[in-house]
Amino acid sequence: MATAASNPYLSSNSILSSGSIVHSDSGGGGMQQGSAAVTSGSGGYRGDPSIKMVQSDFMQGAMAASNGGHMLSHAHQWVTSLPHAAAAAAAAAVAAAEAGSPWSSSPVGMTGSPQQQDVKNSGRDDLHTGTALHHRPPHLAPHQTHAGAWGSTTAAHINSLSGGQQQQQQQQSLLYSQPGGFTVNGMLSPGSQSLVHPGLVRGDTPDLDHGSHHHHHHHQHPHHQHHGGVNSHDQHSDDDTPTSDDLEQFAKQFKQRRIKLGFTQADVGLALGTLYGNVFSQTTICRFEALQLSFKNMCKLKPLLNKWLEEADSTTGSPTSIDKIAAQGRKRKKRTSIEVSVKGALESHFLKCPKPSAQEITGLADSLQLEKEVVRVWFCNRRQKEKRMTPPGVAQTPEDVYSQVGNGHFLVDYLKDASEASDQRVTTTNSFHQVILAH
DNA sequence: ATGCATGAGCA
DNA sequence: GCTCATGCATA
Repeated sequence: MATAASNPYLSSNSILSSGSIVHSDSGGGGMQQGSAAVTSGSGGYRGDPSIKMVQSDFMQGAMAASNGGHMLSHAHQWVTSLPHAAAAAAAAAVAAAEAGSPWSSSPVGMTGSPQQQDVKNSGRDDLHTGTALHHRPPHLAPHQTHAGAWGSTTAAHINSLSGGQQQQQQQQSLLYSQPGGFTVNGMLSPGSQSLVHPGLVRGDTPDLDHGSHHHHHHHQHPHHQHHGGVNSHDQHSDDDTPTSDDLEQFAKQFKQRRIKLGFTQADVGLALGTLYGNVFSQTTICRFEALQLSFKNMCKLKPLLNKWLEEADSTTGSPTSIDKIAAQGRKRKKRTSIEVSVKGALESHFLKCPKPSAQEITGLADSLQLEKEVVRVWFCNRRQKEKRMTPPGVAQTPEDVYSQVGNGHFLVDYLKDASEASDQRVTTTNSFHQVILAH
């Protein structure tokens, strides 16, 4: 399945008015002895020990969209998750959306926004198609302060962002729908907004308790990231091109204020949508706060969030209406739950080879009884996780670096051969030793 | 807070 | 098919 079907899911607008009855598969395929993974349905996911089948039916089992939209005959893994509340209207919209691009409306991208700079100097040169590998900027990492990922103190000069891979890198394609604009703030007041201190500005507002924060000594501006000369001058440490230190600071402050103002991560994501047309999920906001995004991505979001902060601040007390954009009917594959033992196996392989070939993947998938696609995606995600490192769980203790080897042993391992061929940048595992190879 | 997933854009 | 940005669905 080299070429995945463009769209295995039904694109038809079969709105199941009958309420989204998604029953998990489980029916059809019963077989497989060892349950390597279960696919969780919207309903009870762990309830059904259904094992997935092999890759062959990935796309083959087309969804019977024609009828009501339910396909029990072939217990498939794709569920149509339509928002329960979705009314016909919404449904229609969904259908329409599907036709073209998911969310499209106006090409207002980042470029269109008043003050949003898209990361120009981000780090990688985005357009050198043809140049394969040359420089790989050091993506450095934290050394070990806390969750902060990117170079905090001493190492703050990185900003070349994640990965300087050799090949592609795409540019973001953001164009989301832009609602007419219902509110000014894009969010409604939570009722209890306590405080407000005007004058907050980013940069560094020493007002709150930054207990845990370390003062930085000096941040150096980004420099040394000569990529083809995308930006030759970028010296502002805070306005255009934040340093990793700035980002860390900002994220921390942002979270703090957000909480004080009584907003949830989801609220913010939504507000950004009504405010600027770029909707973000709770996940993204969460990752931003936790610095779990790539440097480039952080830079892109910072201005938006910063703006939101300002708005939130000034809005204190304004009623606002909120709105929601209808959820799009994206049918998603049911999430596969990979068994722990299987995960362990995958981890092992990852250590040996972070980038297995298609054949390898196929073989692995076969032996683990997982779909090839699942395995492939697993590796992709694993690699991605490596790039943004913010310790999933471990961490923060500098000293224990070695003691927590309990589950960190693998980290140590791949430090040595974290990459192969032309790809080797900074690999800092969590907060432990950050190793900068490269150069 | 995160695991698995989708998709765009580039090789 | 990879990377990267993002998010639904979960734990």
